[in-house]
Order: sequence, then structure tokens, then C-alpha cells
Amino acid sequence: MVAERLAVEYPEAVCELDHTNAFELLAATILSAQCTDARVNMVTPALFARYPDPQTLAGADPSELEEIVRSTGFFQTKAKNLIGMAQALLERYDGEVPTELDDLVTLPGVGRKTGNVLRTVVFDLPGLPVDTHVGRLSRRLGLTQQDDPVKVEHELESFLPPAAWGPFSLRTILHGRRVCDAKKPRCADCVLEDVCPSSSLPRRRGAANTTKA
DNA sequence: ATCCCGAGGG
DNA sequence: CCCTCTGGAT
Repeated sequence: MVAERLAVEYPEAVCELDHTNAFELLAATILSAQCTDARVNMVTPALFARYPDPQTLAGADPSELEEIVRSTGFFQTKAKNLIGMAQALLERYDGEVPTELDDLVTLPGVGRKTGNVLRTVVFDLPGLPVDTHVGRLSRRLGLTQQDDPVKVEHELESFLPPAAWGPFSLRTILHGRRVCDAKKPRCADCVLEDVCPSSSLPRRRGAANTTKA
């Protein structure tokens, strides 16, 4: 139900982190932690020009890399993770980005959210990235009561078909940014208002639909 | 003051 | 479970 409505509203939801291959998306997604994708897209042109592949990134000078990624926040950690990620790709994966989540999450700076982004965006494999938007909207919509992103991910995956995982995540993120933002959700402009238990709009008793998805 | 496509460590 | 890491936008 909710997933279908979002599909109608955002038919072409895409990942907005600029990239031309899996390695670039991996680096961009590592930088996206607690940072807007627009900000990430401001630094990645210089990043990819200076370090176009795992070989060059693995040998990067930490302070030079820190200056390039500084404006994305957590810059010391992110620079260290980017170098470690590139070294791990060379040492353990022949310089290629792995496709299995269990492999992806062994890379420095890569957790389930980042791994699932890679799977659904560049590998066309099942992956449900649960970021702050997906967690917040899933709770507001009554799709889960969980707070832990891993538990949210598993609960959503239990009633959504694998082919819908990625698109649901991308559309939920778009809806979270445009309409259902953290501070002041615009319920009057929301296509899910009639089925949302958290809607701030007046509504007659019992009008909210309780079925999931 | 609060949030942004989090992850790692204790 | 908690805490820390960080800058930019609103």
C-alpha cells in the first residue's frame, strides 16, 4: 500500500550521489554519513580527479585527502576510512568492489546502509538501505516500531519483495527530504496523509488504514 | 538548537 | 547499550 503509493509519486527515484562506477559510489557513500548528498557532490569531482582508482587512493597522503573531504564533516575518520577501504579492495578483492553484503561490511567505513546502497544502485541486487529518513518515515507510517536501523531493515524486508527493497528506500528518502522532514513534516502536501498514523491533520475517527506496505 | 542517505569502538 | 567523530544548512 505505502510502497505502491510512493512508486506512483516518485516513479524515477534515483541515487543522487554523483558517480560513474562502483568505486566512486563507494567513496561517495562513505562520505555521505551525517552529510547531505549535495555537499558530497561538491567534493567528489576533486576527489575522483585526484584518486581515480583504488591504487591511487590507497597511497593517498592523509592530510591532502583530509583537505579534500573536510567540508563533509568527520573528515579525519572519513579520510582514514577511504584509504583503508582502497587498501582492503587491493589486498582482499583484487581491486574490485565486492557485491555480497558480508564482504562489503568488512571494508573500513562501510556498514549495512552503505553496503546496501552499493547493492541496489550499482549491482542491481536486493538491498534495503536504512538511513535516518527510512527509519523516521517507517516509524511515522507505522511500518515498524523499531529504532535500531538493522531491525527496521529486517522488518521492512519481511513484507516487501526483494525487488522492491531498493526502490522503496530511494523513494522514502526522497519523500523524507521533500515532504516528511524531521523537524516540520508537511502533512498537508503528503500523498500518504490518509494512511499515516502520525498525520497532524484532523481526520475522522478510524479513517487511518492499518495494513502495511 | 537540530538535523543531514553512519560507522566504529567501548 | 552508549559514546565519539565533524562541518554545513536551516
